[in-house]
Amino acid sequence: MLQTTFIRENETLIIERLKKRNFDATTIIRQIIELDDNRKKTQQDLDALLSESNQLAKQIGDLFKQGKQQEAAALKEETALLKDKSTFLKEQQTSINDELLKLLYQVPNIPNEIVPAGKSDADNEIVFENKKQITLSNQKLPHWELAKKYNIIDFELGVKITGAGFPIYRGKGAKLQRALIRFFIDEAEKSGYEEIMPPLMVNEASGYGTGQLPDKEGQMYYMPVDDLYMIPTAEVPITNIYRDVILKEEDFPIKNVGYTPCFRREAGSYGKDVRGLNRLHQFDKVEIVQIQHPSKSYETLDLMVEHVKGLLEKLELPYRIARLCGGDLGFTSALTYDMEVFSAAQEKWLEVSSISNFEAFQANRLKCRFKNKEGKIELVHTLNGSALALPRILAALLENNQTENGIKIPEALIAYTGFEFIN
RNA sequence: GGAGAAAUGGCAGAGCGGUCGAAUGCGGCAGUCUUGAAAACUGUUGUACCGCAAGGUACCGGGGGUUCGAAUCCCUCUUUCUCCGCCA
Repeated sequence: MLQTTFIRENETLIIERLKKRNFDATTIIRQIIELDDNRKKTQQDLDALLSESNQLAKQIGDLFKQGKQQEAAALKEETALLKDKSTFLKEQQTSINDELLKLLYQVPNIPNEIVPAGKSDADNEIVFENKKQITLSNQKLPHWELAKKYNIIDFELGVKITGAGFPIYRGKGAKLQRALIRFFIDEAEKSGYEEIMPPLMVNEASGYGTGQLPDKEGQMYYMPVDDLYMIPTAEVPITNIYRDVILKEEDFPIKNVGYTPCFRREAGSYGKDVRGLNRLHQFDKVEIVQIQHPSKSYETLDLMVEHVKGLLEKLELPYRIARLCGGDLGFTSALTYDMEVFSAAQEKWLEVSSISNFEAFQANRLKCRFKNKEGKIELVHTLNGSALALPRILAALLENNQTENGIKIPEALIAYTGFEFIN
């Protein structure tokens, strides 16, 4: 959520930038500013009124002490009217605040200057490509066939136990999952991230904190009996650690890495993209999160991209990096890089990571702030990225490394798997 | 799940319905002293909103109520602790 003061001071800039998202903010920004004027006015009136009745109350107290019951009683009558007025204004204030918040929730983050304009993923800008060639025989199989052939993932069994989108990994398939998780976490720790193991369910406040609520509640599994949500990504519990927190400048940068399963309802998904491991309701992901000083967040974003690049290099996967266009950019993000690996049998680029700088947008909802050198309280910048999401990595590993002798495990993983081939 | 106790500033811990944004201690920050440090002493030390400012308003776990006036009384929710039961 954008700050109202920022909106007031940058009206034209915001409207201009949001055009990149194909979002016409003209009306809503006007409404926000008018409502905010209204809010200020109401508070001034209310404060004056409360101030008056506070003083009266004090006088009445004094009069009682001096034993002047009659005069006190007279003053009491005055307070009744004040009270009526102030309750009315209080109600008005709450409703204005609610309405203002509702409007603010509707305005997406403003894209960074370098975000290309565009409507869909077709307009994303490829900024880097590793052109590693994968040559496969004519007998190449998609990963779901390979999974069956080597008996490492059972999709049908998952359907029996739970439903579609909940695969069962077994044998070397399960081991490979565990190997990838450990590999990703170890690599992150080498880059200075502290490991976090968070809860897999979060409360409503946390959903609001990172922006899943109020808009995307349909994406999360919800348990009404306990009023809890299953996390769609470790970003939610990890970033919410810093909700309502005031940091010190020397705390920067905060670097956390967490492995969690992720749960997504994926309502409305259909067709080819959901085949095999491409889109699941439950999947594993290692997530990196950073809290950074506003002046350093873009530097940090680059470092995070470099980190994920390193992972893909070590896994020997062909990949490319896309700078998302305005139309593809997430609601809360100012700049996002998508990392895509090439899965050679499907002959498709699969998104395996999305690394974003949210600037102060998330921090404003979270109320995550720091005390700057002048002693002023300022919002932090938050960033996160997958490093990495497992299923599509697994898909690409299976497809790209299929040989006559089985699936070849990349060098960097053998220490973790304990085997060199799946056969 | 049953019974009881509690929730106050960064932490610890007072708090009688008005003089409480809240004693005191510790910690933090600034200063005096010192070659430097420690000690000692002095001062300072929450957040948000409104206001050019002076200043005002709100916040003592959350929400509601009583009252002219609530950290203090009442209701409710949440959390924590102790005891009992169950259990990975």
